[in-house]
Amino acid sequence: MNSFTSENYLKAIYKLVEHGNDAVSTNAIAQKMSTKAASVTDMLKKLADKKLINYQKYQGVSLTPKGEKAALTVIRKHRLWEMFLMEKLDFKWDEVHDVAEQLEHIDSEKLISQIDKFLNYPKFDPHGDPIPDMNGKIQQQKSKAISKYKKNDIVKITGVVDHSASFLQYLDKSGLALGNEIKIKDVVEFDRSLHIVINKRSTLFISNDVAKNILAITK
Amino acid sequence: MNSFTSENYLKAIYKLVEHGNDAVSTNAIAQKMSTKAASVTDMLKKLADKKLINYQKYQGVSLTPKGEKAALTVIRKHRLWEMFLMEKLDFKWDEVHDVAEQLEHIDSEKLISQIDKFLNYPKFDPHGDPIPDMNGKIQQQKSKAISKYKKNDIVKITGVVDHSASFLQYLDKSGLALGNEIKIKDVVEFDRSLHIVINKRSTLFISNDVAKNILAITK
DNA sequence: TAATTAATTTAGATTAGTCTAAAAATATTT
DNA sequence: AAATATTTTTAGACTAATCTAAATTAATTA
Repeated sequence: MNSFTSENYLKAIYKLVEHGNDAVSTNAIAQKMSTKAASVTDMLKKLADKKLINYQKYQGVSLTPKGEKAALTVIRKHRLWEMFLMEKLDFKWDEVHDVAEQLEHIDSEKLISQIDKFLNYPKFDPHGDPIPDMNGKIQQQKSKAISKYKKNDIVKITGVVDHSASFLQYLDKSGLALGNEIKIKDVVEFDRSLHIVINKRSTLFISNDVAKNILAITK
Repeated sequence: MNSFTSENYLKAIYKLVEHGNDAVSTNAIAQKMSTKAASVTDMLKKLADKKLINYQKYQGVSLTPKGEKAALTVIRKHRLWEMFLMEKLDFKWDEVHDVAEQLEHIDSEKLISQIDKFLNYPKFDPHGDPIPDMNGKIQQQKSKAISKYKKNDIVKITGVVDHSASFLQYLDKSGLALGNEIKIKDVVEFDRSLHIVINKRSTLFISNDVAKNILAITK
């Protein structure tokens, strides 16, 4: 079994690789983990010893198949727990992350498969992120940031990029939620801000910064 | 916040105090924790520094009010999680303990109060043990081991003393469960073994060893 | 390409929790 | 009450994870 700490490193590396980067730098990991580069180097050696990552001094790291499987298992657990907290225990979407960070390390195959069943095998979590299945398979959405759509496009919100509580609270307050239908009523040339219509009812102005953090697909 | 390890020590001390002993010995704790006396001494010093236990060298330990509160919080979480696993996720009563040992350390007040609500505020867990409320208050049952009842007594099973998987599996296989009505049909003088009737239907012979581990109240 | 800057690794310490072996205190026996 | 046995504590060491400061390697710039 991997320690909580190892699991967190693997998850961080997975997410850094996922978002572009081919080989991940020590500094990038240190930043994501809120720790120091020296600590990361120490841990990388241990993970390499366990064949969880490919690591050569100064050359950055990537996950081995074994490491990726481990990372995906943690991510699966995290996202299922988030779903459980929202669906069954009335947590709000900005409240689930911290608790799921703890629950994701609970070691019980039966527990997670039963939670999965209890939730009726969801494919996406409350933030629109895909939930890997038992084998680590992910069902990808072909959504993109609403900042990339153009005037008069009608789209459905499928997820967010920024998962911070403050961003999620802002969306709540603005009446934006997963599954909402959005029409791009106008795009301001100058700053790329948007005027949108939510569910054919209310209208809202959002900055380009916000638009870049909301994911959607064409209906 | 107390560490997982500290929480486990506090829980162990609570249980040893609960079952008789006034001041708990280092060795007793070591045995319960499956560790060495030297390790226990080290930890006792730390717990005493944090005012969680009363500790004087060579004199044994007891919990301070603060330590007892902490222990009861862990026990509350453990028992609520056991209940959740059985009621909602179809775990059997011999499967819940190990997972609950992990879940009891998750740190989130909202999580545990929501689980409590979700289960409709149960007062006893799947083994018949009382679940402390938010303030650490426990609703005691006045039950005793069925080995202490006499011929023709009719009682209801309310709990077990031994919580091991093997004992619980034996009870399952014998058709004994919490809430069952039991009639003491006969007591064998020689070895104090019992002949009982379960729910007015089947009969069963049980040894005194087993009888001492089944708790019940008169109907 | 040499010099400078930035990133990474090493060296050496620290903390929490654990251990073994030895010393000290307490309990039990005779 | 002295001798013996048991329990508990101390001393010193180990591991995992972390840190700071110094050294090394790689990348950038002049």
